[in-house]
Amino acid sequence: MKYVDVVIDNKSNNTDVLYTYKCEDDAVRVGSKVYVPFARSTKLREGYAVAVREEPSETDKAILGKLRAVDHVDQEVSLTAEMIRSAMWMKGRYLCRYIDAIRCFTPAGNAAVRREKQNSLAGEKGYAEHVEHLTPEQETALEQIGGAIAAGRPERFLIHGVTGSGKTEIYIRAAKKTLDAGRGVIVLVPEISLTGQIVERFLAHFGEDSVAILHSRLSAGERYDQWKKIRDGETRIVIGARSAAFAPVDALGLIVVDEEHESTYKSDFTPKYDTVEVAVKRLQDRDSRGVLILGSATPSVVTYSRAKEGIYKLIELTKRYNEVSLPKTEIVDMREEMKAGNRTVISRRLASEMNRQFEEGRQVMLFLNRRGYSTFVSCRECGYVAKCPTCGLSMTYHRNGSRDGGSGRLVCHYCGREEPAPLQCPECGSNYVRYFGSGTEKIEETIRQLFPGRTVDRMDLDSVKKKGELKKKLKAFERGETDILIGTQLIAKGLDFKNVGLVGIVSADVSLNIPDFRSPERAFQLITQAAGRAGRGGDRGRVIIQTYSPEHYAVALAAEHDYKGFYEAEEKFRRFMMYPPYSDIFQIMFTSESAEAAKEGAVKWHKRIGELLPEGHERNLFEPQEAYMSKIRDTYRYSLIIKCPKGSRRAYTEILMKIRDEETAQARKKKQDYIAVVDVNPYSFT
DNA sequence: AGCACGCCGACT
DNA sequence: GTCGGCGTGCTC
Repeated sequence: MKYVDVVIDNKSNNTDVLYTYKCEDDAVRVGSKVYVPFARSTKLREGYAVAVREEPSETDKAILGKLRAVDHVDQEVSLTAEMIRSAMWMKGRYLCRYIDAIRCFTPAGNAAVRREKQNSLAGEKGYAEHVEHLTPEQETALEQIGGAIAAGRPERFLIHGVTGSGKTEIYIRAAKKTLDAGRGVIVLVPEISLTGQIVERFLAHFGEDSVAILHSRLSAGERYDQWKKIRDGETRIVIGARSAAFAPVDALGLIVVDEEHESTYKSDFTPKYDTVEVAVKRLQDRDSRGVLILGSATPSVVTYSRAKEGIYKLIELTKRYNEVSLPKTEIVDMREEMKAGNRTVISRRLASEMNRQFEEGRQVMLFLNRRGYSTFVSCRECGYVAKCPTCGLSMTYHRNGSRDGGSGRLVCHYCGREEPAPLQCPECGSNYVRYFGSGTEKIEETIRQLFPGRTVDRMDLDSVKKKGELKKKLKAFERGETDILIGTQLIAKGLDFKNVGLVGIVSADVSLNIPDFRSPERAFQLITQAAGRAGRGGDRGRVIIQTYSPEHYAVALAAEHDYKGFYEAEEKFRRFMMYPPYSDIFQIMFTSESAEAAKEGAVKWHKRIGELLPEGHERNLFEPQEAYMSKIRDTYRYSLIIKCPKGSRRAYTEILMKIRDEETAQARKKKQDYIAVVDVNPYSFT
């Protein structure tokens, strides 16, 4: 007789506990999918075995009479012990339910996987494998990584290398060594990069049958087939976006996280996991003891500080293939343009450099991380500002693509609500409704006026909505049919056009001015990425950065390609403010149909947390406040922020778990009219 | 009386 | 979350 702790596949807080069953079947192991009787239900319920004992524990004995028996086990979709241990850790780290964490590992996937943003793959074939010659830097890097893989040492590496410094070649060789050692590999890429060269290179090197590509376009059946192939050890290399971190690779020997700083590695849905943390956890399991490789040209501040601490071994790749120089970068102070009477958003310097590029037969990319025509609409007479009635945020004016072909529309960038743009002020009836702030649509219009003989195209969420449009626009630009390509971050990442001589960053201030402690980091990364689109054909490219804050360290140091300088400055700021990596930020979001209920929830938790926090920690608990987006689709939001100092993680987590249990117990008597969701180190404070 | 519907409560 | 139990109240 065995005694089995089971997590029931129920999405209720009330059943988020372990239930013990008896079992005579030898097949049941940690990770087994089991079917068990539950409550008065006549149907069997699904669950997962998370602990198996040969003898009853003391607590088992106390409820021995109550114990029911496992009906049967389904080995086909059972998980491994390593996966269960990692899931148990996730519950504590992200304060989710057992089943939320376990479902990440199951073949059907959880709701979050199904809802992950979709991006099609480039035609998935026929690449010739070419053996690359390694630079001395790459060889040294590979010696270190290969040594760890061969010896089975669970080491962690950060490869800090500019684009074109040959990270992918290192990933491939490390994967090869891992396979040779009889172990499995997971390669994680931000979703957008699934179109990029990593997939192609891996397929070319290892062949299509040896590599499983997991992407969100897979149907449920295809997803299951891939899962099963990996689980049965038929494919030992997995490439995919963040959810591929949960792939059922046995004897996991290597996880690569490319572009580790990308925000797509943080899950938007419960459980709100951080992919790098999950990867680390899986690799340090006793059944894996595998190697982690993080790669980035602009590592996150948290990651780089871990490298400085020695938690990650730092590998710097400073040389670009063919010794191509980084682009020549200039900053244009837009305050001077104002003074000189230039009222357009294109500086004189940018305009003249664009003309020079055209004369040389080159193309230009203009980057602005803000779509639409104007960022807000306001009445000059009474001060009215158009806001989304369901979200309470300023609505963006869009001129193009109006459904009615009329004077344009107002769009809420959060919930997508659209309404016709007002000609008269809805408040006072005046005709002085005016539009402020510039988005990509307005840039497009300005550019067409400034460069009448040139072909212009725009790529943002709005202009590539139709299927195939994205590819069409990219093709046209690649063939040189477009002189000027304007776009949002959609064009900042990964694209490789040989004839782009100039990248113009229309406003570096957009990302800087977001109220989030990570905005300097984001701005630095975005400027660096956008700049990387210039001069990929071999000739040295140029970058012009327009800004009202030319002295800001994120802008100035990005222009100088000085990552380390930026890190030093940013690290001081984080240390002073006690932001990550010096703390974990817990955000608890209270949502409700009723504004009062959301607020009451936040106030209640705030009070209770205050009571339970250790002495001297009061200053780490902030007052509950309306969320930045106080209402989304008629759901009211209140937020509570806690700064958890390094070393207090366990204590703080236990407090939050205790309060959640208390609330769950109370909810049994009186239904809770708010929902509280904890986000550990949220990526943005929305 | 007979049944549709909604709420309650426990689950090893 | 889910199901069965049970009370309420409408209809034949």
